[in-house]
Amino acid sequence: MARDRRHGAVTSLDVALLAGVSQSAVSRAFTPGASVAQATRKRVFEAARELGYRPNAIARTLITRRSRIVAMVVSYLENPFYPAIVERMSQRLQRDGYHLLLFISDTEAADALLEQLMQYQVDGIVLVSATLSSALARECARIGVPVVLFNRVDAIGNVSAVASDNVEGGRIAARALLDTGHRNLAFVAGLENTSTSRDREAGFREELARHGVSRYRRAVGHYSFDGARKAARRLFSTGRPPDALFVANDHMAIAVMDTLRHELGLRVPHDVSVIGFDDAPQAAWDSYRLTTVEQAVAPMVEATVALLMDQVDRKSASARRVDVPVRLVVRDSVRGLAG
Amino acid sequence: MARDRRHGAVTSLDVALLAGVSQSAVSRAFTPGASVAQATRKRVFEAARELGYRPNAIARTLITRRSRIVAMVVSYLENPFYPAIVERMSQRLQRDGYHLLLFISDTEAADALLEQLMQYQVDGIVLVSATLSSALARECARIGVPVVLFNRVDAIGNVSAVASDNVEGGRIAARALLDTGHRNLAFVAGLENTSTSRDREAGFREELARHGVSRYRRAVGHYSFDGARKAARRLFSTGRPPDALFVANDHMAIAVMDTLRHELGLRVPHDVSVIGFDDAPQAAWDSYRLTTVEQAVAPMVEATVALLMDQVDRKSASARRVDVPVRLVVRDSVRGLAG
DNA sequence: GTGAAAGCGCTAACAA
DNA sequence: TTGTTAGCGCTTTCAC
Repeated sequence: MARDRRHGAVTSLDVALLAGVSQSAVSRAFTPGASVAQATRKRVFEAARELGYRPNAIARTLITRRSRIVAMVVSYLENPFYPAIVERMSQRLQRDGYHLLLFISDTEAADALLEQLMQYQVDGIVLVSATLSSALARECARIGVPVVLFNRVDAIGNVSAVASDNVEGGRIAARALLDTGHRNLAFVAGLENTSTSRDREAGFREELARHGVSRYRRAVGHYSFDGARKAARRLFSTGRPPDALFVANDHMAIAVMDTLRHELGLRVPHDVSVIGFDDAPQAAWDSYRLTTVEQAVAPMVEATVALLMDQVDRKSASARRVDVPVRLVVRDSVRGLAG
Repeated sequence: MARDRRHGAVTSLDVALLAGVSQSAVSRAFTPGASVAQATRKRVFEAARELGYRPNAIARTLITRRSRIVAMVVSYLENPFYPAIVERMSQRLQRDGYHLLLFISDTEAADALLEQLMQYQVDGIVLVSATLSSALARECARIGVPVVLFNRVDAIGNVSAVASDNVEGGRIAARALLDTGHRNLAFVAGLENTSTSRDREAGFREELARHGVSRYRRAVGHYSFDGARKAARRLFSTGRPPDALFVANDHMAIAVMDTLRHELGLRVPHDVSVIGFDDAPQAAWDSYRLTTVEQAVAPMVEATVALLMDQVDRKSASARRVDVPVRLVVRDSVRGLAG
């Protein structure tokens, strides 16, 4: 009890002394699958409990070179799709005894951030909706820290990536609108330089063309709530108003719906149909009942962890890319679509 | 270049050798405020850059006993108030060179989790909307890990806590409803055993009583979306329907509004007024325009970090409690309230 | 201002 | 199965 005052610094040596074994024995007792006699392990655990000993994960990391920490960089959490990913990823990692170091940072600052977190000997890095400069990608490869891009595929270097099949998602959206007789279409883009927005639009455009619709209007919402509101206003203030909108994500789609209804006095889907992307929790709320292309969060997270662990275990060093299938979730924001 | 292949293990010794100085000099060069000559520092930095050296934060932690990592435990991120807190906390910590280790866990599992994360030598622990068993609180104190409760004050042990002035928030809500002529009131509780729900109701009840309203109906929503929907149904399926609802948080208030409007065919605020708590981003959306009691996220986070750092620096070891002021954000969900 | 030496708490060979 | 020894990469006295 006396040593308890020593500021929590109960070490494996203390335990060893009390249990009458060597320090290695203590280490082994706390290492699953190590070769220790049952009796020894028991003695060690008893001594440990008596002293309130807990292995020091930092010291262990120093020697094993495995921190069991994965860093995740997210630009912001306002878009409700991101919290869903963070939550899932954290839980999934915990299940395997890993922990999540979370960073909030926009793409520009991400490089500087990576510098920092590489000092922490993280076992892997997940970049959500961000890319990596080629210099940094090379650096990560050199250091040997696995990186996987989540929800973005336009890496410059040789980096693994997990994303939805965004092109197919765009096609699905186009088909849903076309099949229900909409012809006067518009697309609300996210950020122009992102693979998600580009791919979704590419699939959309392609499917329209296949059906002989060669033109559609477009506005850029920058993946922001206000940006989407402005985009909606623009689309309806000049030219022929669209009868259907494909919006690059749900967060913007909701902003668009609100603007349409409460500012422009339009009814959804009676006057305008809206289709989103993500299937964020809010899309299911009664006020929106948004028809949307679902991104399958669970499989995406699963694939990300698999890619990470593959690289951690050096099973494969080469960059891989996973495209997760998407599907349409039919609700009430597209006129004529069976719900 | 040859040593680059050595799997990223460039150490301070390597740099020292190349720069022609001692290892200590390298350490000092990378320590802000250490006493090194400009020339030495420059030589060190050049060598470091040439070798692609980055200080090993883990090794540093082992000796300094400061990891610059703060752990945050959150039960879930579905309630949009939480992502806002996580985002702010992460950014605030980054500003001071700290990092956020995020855990998702419900209150029951939190104890087991703390066991784990104490192994990581975190500099502090923030428990969001969760409490701590007295045994664990004692343990944390013994180890010397600062713990602060966020958004909950009912700690058993001697633990610091930051929360809004929930009692006052309840009073404010009551006053807003009373002042606008509502008399047939109801309260939708969160979880009965949480300080937030209890304090908000206490203030509400107290203010009602002060105005001679001794009775109000109540239903429990368990701080969940579906729970709130059920609570709303219950309130309107039997007895005299309320003309105003005070809901313990925005996430539930939104669920209630949706149920009222889309399931029960009631108009808000024409038929029923609704007032929430938090001022979550969604409360401002056009579809809701929810009048609500704001929890000031920024000051709350600031206070939490201050409490943490105080304890880290051993300025104060005693548990402190901070109550952050709240205010009413007037929108359109309360009939008769100037908006 | 700088270097030598010691050691943070742990695990990984290697012998026994 | 167990103990001994060495050392992960860093910071920190303590001399100089």
